[in-house]
Amino acid sequence: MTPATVPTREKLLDAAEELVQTRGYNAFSFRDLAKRVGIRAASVHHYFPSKADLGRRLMDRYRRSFGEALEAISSGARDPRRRLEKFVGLFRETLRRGDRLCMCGMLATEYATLPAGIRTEVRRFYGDSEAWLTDVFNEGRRTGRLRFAGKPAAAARTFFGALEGAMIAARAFGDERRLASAGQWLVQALKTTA
Amino acid sequence: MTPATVPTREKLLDAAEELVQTRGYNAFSFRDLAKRVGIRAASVHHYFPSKADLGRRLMDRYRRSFGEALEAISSGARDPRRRLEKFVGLFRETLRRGDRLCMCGMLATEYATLPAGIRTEVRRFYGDSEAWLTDVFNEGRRTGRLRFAGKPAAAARTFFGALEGAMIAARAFGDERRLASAGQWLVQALKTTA
DNA sequence: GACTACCTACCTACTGGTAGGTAGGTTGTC
DNA sequence: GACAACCTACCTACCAGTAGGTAGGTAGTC
Repeated sequence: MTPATVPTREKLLDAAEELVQTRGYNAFSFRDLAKRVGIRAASVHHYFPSKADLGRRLMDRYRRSFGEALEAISSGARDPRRRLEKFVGLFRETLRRGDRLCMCGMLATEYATLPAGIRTEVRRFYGDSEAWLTDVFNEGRRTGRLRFAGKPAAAARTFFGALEGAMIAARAFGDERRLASAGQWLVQALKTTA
Repeated sequence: MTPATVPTREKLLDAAEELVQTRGYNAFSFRDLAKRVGIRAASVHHYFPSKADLGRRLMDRYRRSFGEALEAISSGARDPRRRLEKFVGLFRETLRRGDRLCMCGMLATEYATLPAGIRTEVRRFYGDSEAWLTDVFNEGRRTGRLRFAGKPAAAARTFFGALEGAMIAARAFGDERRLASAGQWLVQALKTTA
């Protein structure tokens, strides 16, 4: 139940989200943002004192929203393989929705230029995602539905990073199948590896 | 035999390379660049008419240099597994040398904001790398040293993207082992997958 | 009267890029 | 050997445009 009139603050976060996911944190300005929402650049400061603050809150919201999506997968699918496929589906959906990258992957690439507050949020996102995947891999190994070498946490990190990388390449080539194919390949490898 | 005095043009490319790999194309200026080399920003235009031109030539040089590294691996190691390990070694070395990312991964993330000439070079880099890896995977399957499902080209793309993604995460966490571990995991998976 | 949600007007710092100049070297002609 | 013509490798000074951010005002709501 979203309200009929979206509050300006949410509109700003929505517009900033799209700009960060497509262009990156360093490649959008308050003027870009304001134009999309229909207010003046100076007015954005009424909601977010600085760009760093906006970025931090944006990443925080994104992480929470992603966390909810993961919970939905957990309660919707019991099978570890199925959960991984749905996880891949989240990335595919993001890419399809206007050639967006995962915000976490985008910001991690810009890491060296980011304010401290945003850096913390980026790492937190990695932490949350990898923790969820580690649970899936643990469960998969326990039930024999997934087979892989090494620690579940290492598999989780590799899996997550591989999707981020595939997403970046897929967008550069304008070919969503690159991401789908990588997802399939990874899940396949996790079924059959000793 | 490098000359005792490195020509300014090369110094500029070297400095730009480091800036792009650490901060990104959108996060460095001609002034940053000029300061590092010890000349004025306007003088950079004497060597490179525009930033887009600099970026294009930079990526071109990087691709050629990477290509030479791949040739060196090919002639130094015959075993497909060993070649993959050395390929991973290239990425680890880059990360260790001043927290640099692969320039291709960095620019692909900034893809939406790049001039056409640079975009072309980025895709060319993907093409070259994936072609080399595809050869390795073909050879690996033929000799039975590598085992994986699907087409070699799909495995190559996934492998390459996974390393790019792992590298990005490794730098954000200031933990090179994240990259090493992902590399090991992937090669391991490629030994034993049916 | 206080608060929210904006606005105009403006600031300083910086962006990529240009115009025009200069010091010093090389090449060609007589 | 003298001198013009041209080159490379920079320089200072400047341009329009944009960055993030600030000060202070206004119209409407509780």
